[in-house]
Amino acid sequence: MPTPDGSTRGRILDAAMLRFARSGFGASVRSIAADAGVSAALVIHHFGSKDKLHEATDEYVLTWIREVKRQSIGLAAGGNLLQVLAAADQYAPLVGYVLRSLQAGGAVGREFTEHMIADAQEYTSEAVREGVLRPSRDEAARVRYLVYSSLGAMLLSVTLDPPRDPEDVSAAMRRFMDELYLPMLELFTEGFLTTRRMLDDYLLYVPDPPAGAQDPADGTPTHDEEEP
Amino acid sequence: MPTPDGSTRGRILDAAMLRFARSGFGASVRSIAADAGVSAALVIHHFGSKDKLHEATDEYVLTWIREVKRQSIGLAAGGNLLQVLAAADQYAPLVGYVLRSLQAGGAVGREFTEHMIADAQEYTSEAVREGVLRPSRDEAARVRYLVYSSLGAMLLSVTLDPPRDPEDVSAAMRRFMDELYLPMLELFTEGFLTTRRMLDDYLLYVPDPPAGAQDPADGTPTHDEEEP
DNA sequence: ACCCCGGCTGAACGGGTGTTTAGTCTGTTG
DNA sequence: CAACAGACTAAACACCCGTTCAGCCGGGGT
Repeated sequence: MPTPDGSTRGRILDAAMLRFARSGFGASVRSIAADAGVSAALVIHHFGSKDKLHEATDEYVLTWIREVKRQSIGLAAGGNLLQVLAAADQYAPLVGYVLRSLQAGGAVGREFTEHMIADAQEYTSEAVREGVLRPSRDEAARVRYLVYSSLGAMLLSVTLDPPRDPEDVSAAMRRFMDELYLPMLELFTEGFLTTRRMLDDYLLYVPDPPAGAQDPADGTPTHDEEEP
Repeated sequence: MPTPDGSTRGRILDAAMLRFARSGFGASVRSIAADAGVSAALVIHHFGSKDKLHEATDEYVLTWIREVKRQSIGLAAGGNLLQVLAAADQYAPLVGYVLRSLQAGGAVGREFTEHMIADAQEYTSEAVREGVLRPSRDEAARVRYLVYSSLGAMLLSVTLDPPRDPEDVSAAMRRFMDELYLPMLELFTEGFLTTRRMLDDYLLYVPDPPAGAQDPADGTPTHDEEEP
């Protein structure tokens, strides 16, 4: 855990992360300073301004996330990094911060989802090669859709029905999973439409998946890809 | 459209809706007053406080939504009310307001999703009866999952990658649909797992869907459906 | 010994906030 | 006409915000 050295600057950074996660990015400099046991002026002295502090906290959280990710490669298979994080209560502040960033549209949220998409890209392409996942007509779009919908559903769930103690976001996520894991799994293994009509109609109407897809795997919209 | 009478109170309500949609609920009373062409004091005079104004605007938006919904029953089939709304540019402010509410976790967001879930409940149960949708082991959970994930994905998409003019949220939603409609349709008709292992394991491990499910369709969690 | 420099603070500044107050209009009612 | 009522406003109030300022400490270099 990259909790910085015991330096005052580090304590401020830690306090900022916690406060931002708990109260959102509107939290006042004074409240962060109080949490860190210093004066508000010192916060500005070290970081220049509140915006700079926000940026520094973003960077701090991002390096932490990268480290966690590096350590738990494979564990997070399937792109469920958020759930891996939530499972370990020590990462609760991290999760809270990420959710706030997704909510506010900040840099952390964007980078977090893009990294998640990139990772999922790898996992799924490997899974397709192994035959446990059906190939898609547009792998990149599929991965993006899956990450957006799972992340978005989780975010919406904890936003509309937040935990009493904003600290305990992991409990809310666990509840979410308990409630909705079954329909998710059902959908993933069986779909829910009984007819191919809608899909075929769409493919007929818009036969071309985005030509500039960053995954050079497929060129043809037909659904038999490379068959070694 | 329940845009209220030309009364000043109505103009303030309208301005509040627009400003809240455009700038979020942190928008100042003075800015709303300026938009409506009145003094800030008058806003308080009419509504008592900013919180009360927020509540009144929520209520105003909700009655508008209910009306639109009543008028376009059937059109919004499948629970894609948001997209129906977005398609008609006249509703752009409504959509913006709803998205802000989903983002902030307000009353409108909660009621909006719950109504959407209730509607989707009806649509899907009818579709299951007609045979175009597979039955689920837990219809209520499935509907909730689908609404959460589609709404959440859309929300996340416009949050992380917002339109330049906050007014033009419908364009962002259209872009979202253009990009991700294919994988969505794919997933819905085919799923993406090639094996039933994960689902069967889960059903074995947690064999009971919530006992109090309001849909008495199926009681047995065993998978004696089609295809061995 | 000096000085200086960086961590650090309390107090203040300037600006924005929601809300209150006092008062001015205008139209209605007795 | 006088009196009241309600829409409406400019100004002020009290507070919170991010930031600045002047100055206090304690330790290291010359």
